[in-house]
Amino acid sequence: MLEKLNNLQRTHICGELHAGDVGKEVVLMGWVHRRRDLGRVIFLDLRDHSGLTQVVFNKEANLELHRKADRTRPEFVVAVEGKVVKREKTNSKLPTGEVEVVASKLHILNTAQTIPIPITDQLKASEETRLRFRFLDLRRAPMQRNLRLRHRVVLALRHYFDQEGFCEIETPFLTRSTPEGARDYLVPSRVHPGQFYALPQSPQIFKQLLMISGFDRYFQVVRCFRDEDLRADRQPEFTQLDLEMAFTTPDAVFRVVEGALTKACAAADISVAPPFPRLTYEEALARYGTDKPDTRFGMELVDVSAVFEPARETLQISLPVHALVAPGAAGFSRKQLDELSEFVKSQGASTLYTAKVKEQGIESPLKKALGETGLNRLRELTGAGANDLILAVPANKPAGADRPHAAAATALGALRVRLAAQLQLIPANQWNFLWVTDFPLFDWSETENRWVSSHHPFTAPADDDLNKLESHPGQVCSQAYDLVLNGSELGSGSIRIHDPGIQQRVFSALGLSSREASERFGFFLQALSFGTPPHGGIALGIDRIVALLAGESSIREVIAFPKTTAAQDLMAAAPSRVDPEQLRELGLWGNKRVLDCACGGVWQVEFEKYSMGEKSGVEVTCPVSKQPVHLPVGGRWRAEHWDPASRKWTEAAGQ
RNA sequence: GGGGACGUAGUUCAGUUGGUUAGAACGCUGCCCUGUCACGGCAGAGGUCGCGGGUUCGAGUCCCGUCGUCCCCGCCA
Repeated sequence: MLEKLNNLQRTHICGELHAGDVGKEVVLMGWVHRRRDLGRVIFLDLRDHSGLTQVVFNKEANLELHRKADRTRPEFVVAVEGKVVKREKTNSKLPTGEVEVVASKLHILNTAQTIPIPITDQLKASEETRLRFRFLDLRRAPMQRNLRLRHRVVLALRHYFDQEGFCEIETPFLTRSTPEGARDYLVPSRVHPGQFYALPQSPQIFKQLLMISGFDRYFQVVRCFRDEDLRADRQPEFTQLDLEMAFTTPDAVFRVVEGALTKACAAADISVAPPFPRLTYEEALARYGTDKPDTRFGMELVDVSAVFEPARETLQISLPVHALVAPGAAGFSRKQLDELSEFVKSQGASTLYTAKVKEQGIESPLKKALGETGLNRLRELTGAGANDLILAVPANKPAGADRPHAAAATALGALRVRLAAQLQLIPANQWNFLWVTDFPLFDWSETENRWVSSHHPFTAPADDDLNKLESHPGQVCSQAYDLVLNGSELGSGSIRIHDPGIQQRVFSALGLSSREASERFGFFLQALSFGTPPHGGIALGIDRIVALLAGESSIREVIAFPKTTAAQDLMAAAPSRVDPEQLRELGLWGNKRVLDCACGGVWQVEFEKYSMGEKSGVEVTCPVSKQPVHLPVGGRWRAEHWDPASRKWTEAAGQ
């Protein structure tokens, strides 16, 4: 029998009792974490988010009570009334280990079935099981810690931005689809059949409009949506700390963000010292082979094109060639080298050259092509010492005159990070924030055969490069910047275009005619023409920041209810089929038809051809009535039967 | 869209060259136990080997397909 709470209230939480509380009558509530039944004495560990307290039930002191305690099972919800006493033997593993509660009353508030995953810190369950039973997974202390850390970080940020004069303003979730950028999540409009809202990839345009409106310091903790493939650090919905400032410069944005990150880190008891170092995009790529370098370790890339130049024909490679040194890795086995080679190829490189620097000389498959002298020069250039391993990767394609960024050694950059981890060269507890600046304004898209924004189309070009906007778009530098922490991109921002003329020129460089531009961004272009202050800002990835501060490698560990890599919610079973009536209401059929079935259900038919003739078409069997049904479809088709009684879809077979 | 790893009891895993009734630990159930704290002891229950097909006298094991989870490339302004 379950008991009511009545007017009973907790006097303490489970993690706070200590020696000073001895003698107090207390009321605790929580979950039965563990029951240790020793026969005439039963110990219950009572758990809530704050910790554990041991509760004792003695058979001789109170037979009824002891029997009740005997009925409890793990994860039962109980209330305990009793007296705090000092323990006979202290348990030094528990913060409450000096005391225990001698129960005088036990209220079983709820029972629990045997749980599929144990509530332990070091859980071995698969992520699939954890996600299916996320509500139980979240009972575990590490998840409680992560989500409470997230709360403190967001709270600290909100407090900071408030103090800095920022105003939090909500922007719409149901908005207009933007042509540039990630794939949109679409929401059908019932009132306007065939038309759609898009969920925002970011509140970019709205925050710029707020600048035009005179809210000169805006911020928002905001959910963003992108319908792209997932990764450990990418979810279809994620949270940004979005901010924008009028009358600002990159330096001013950096100062504000550095202050914010200092507070966010402090919430995790981590101290950081601004200002953060800066690196240009060019330099980051040249030295680290990535635009988000992890600067906690060295192993920087070296351009060794000069050494490979003479052997260019023999090796059939393009220049430039970049190299890096793996310290102390000259002893790597053939198998290990093969693995590294596999890895760089998976990262898009054509080949990996290796050279082992040994006492007796340099061992390398390049010996024939480069000669002794070449290898020695390679060693000098890279600064490799005895027992080091030199790794070199040639460019896939030579750098085009108009595209100086195209031949970056990104595969080698990925190898650098992998090797540093493998060789354990990455120091723990180091927080290397970094600004990466001067990104190119455009990237060339091979698939679309046009220039695309490398940040977004509202990013301001560098003042000095305005004259190249039409002639050499690939050489135009932008006023965009990224915030990087330990090799992770935490945020991305820019100074925006506030001149409608320049905005038009950027649109046309992107291949958007002025007609298309005004169709898609007309309201925005118009707004720019009504007195827009110079402005800029940034958006910080809250999930990534909290994951790093929590020491987690996946943002799923800091999101209460995340989705799988197939963008599904295993607990809620989303996405899901919907009632055909809902689709009908939204006008979402396309080349589908809904046909009534004699059984009272409906057929949802997807087809290539639709014919009204009785002779053409297909015969299928109604899964409810088992009667044959004629569907007037031809070509490739697919039909499903919806039975409203059982609320079940059945795929039809037939021909 | 492509590559890789994995899928066996509630959970985490083992399972030999294809061969009798698929095992272990934890968890669960029952009994015993007065100071445990990952309590201990004894007994017991628990399996569509993800799913479908194929090869074979015989498949958890081999082959094909499919579904699911994770990692990476592409993609992610």
